[in-house]
Amino acid sequence: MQHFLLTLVQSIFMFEMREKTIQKLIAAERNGLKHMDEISSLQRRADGSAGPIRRTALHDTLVNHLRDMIIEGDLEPGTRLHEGQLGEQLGVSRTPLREAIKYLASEGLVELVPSRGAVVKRFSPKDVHDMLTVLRTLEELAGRLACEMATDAEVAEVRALHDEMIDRYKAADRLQYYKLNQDIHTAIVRMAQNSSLVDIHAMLQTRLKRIRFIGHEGPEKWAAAVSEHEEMITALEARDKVRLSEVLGRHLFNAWDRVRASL
Amino acid sequence: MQHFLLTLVQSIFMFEMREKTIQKLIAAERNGLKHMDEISSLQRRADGSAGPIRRTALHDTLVNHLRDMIIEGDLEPGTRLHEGQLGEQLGVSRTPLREAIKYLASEGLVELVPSRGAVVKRFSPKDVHDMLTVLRTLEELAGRLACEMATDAEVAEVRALHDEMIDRYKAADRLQYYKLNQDIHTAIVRMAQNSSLVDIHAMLQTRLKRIRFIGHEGPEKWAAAVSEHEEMITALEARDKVRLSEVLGRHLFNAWDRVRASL
DNA sequence: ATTCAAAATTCTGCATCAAGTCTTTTGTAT
DNA sequence: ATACAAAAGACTTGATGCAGAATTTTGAAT
Repeated sequence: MQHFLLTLVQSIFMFEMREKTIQKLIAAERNGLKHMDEISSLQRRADGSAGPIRRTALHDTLVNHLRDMIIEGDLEPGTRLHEGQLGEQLGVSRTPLREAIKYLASEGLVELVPSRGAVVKRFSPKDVHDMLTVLRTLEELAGRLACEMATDAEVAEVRALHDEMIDRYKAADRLQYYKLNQDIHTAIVRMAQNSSLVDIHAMLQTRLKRIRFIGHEGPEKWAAAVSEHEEMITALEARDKVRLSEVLGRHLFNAWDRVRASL
Repeated sequence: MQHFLLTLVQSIFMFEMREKTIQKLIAAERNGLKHMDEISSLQRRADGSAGPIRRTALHDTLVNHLRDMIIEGDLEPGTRLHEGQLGEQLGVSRTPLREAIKYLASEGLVELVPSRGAVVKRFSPKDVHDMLTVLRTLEELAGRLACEMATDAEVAEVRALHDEMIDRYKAADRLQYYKLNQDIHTAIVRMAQNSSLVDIHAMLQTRLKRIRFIGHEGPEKWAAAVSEHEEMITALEARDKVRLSEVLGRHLFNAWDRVRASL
């Protein structure tokens, strides 16, 4: 009987904690750039079989939350991920937290040091350069394929994103501009109809997001990037694969110049 | 018969793991078809115990082991990873097993279904085609970079691997041939001196390993592949980047023909 | 044969226990 | 008195068992 009461109280307490956690997560969701990614990521995982809506697993929520914390700079490179403290802070137990950390380790965002825990991975300038090189090659491929595979509707959609982005650019809304910028690149990759390409591109994009998010480029480089985007769209609409591929390559080649200062 | 020996060796391996403190074990290399290598390495270390004892997490050991089981076909696509049963079979508790599964999920080898467990991911023919397309693009890039960056010593090393592979080919030692084949590709990628490229290439190679390992190509296709490799080496030795890139591309384009039958 | 309910199996999360590592303190020697 | 080394203690990760929740399977009744 005593035991029963104890477990009952425990359950209520647990429920409280979970409610608090969810509220915290929702609150945190408001102010970040994470809304899109979280949703898309969840959908990607959930609608694999187009079945009924499954409740989101705690790992997934945690993985997304931690990833955002790292990208936004709440967890700086080199910081040790303290299981106890971090768990307390997020209102979850250590077990799901550990699983989330392992997941992120496989993604390459954190590094696992045996019997000394996990630290946020620090990217050297060369690492960033290497990633941009690979990303460039992948987007060149995506551009070629997209010109072959894209439907008119998809192209129109990208055009809409582009126009929206230009508006944000003129309004100097840097955050939204940045977000739409990434959306356009992701859309082009998606048009290539290559699942593996989409996966790897998303992964690289995620790893670089932190760098790009932190980096501030000056207005003249910003303008150059916009003009490159303009070229991209026209090339895509003309289904000019060599031109699109070339512009994408140049765009990412220049991206190195834009971020190198902030390293 | 082979399978019997394998399971016997596996049992011994498990017994070893349970007897000795697991932390003392040495993690096997992340790359390669390492089943035999893993065991021999473990025994080597257990007998000699020379050199600094690198502690390794049970997590890593499990990840490597499970990966091998999936690649070799012990766990067929679509089979559910039963935590209790699998844990019992491997002699470990469920917690590290779950962490390993999460890690592999991030790697794309298993799929996580909320509150229904994990299943070995099944790759459709289109998935394989997509992966080969990306891999082709990446190796073309690697070829170009390798011609610029490679030292003479590295080229000589690849030549040695190649000659060894030809020997195995003539001896019809399919397993070793296959292993050396992958080693050569990995070596070329490594020469490109691009860490991100190495990472992603390794990941794709891993995902495709299962397909390629299972697939049996006929002798005439085998000969064609060898001749392509011959071309690769000469192009590399001449530092002819456009030729090497072209051959690598053709090699992987043809790879699709070689594996498509076994899907 | 189909549907609903109950039971069993399996996944998910938490708390506790064990082991290893790092830090601090104390003791000894120069 | 200071410096170095060794031991002890505290802190952190690693691992296991346990309890609750959900899904699937089986059995019975209409």
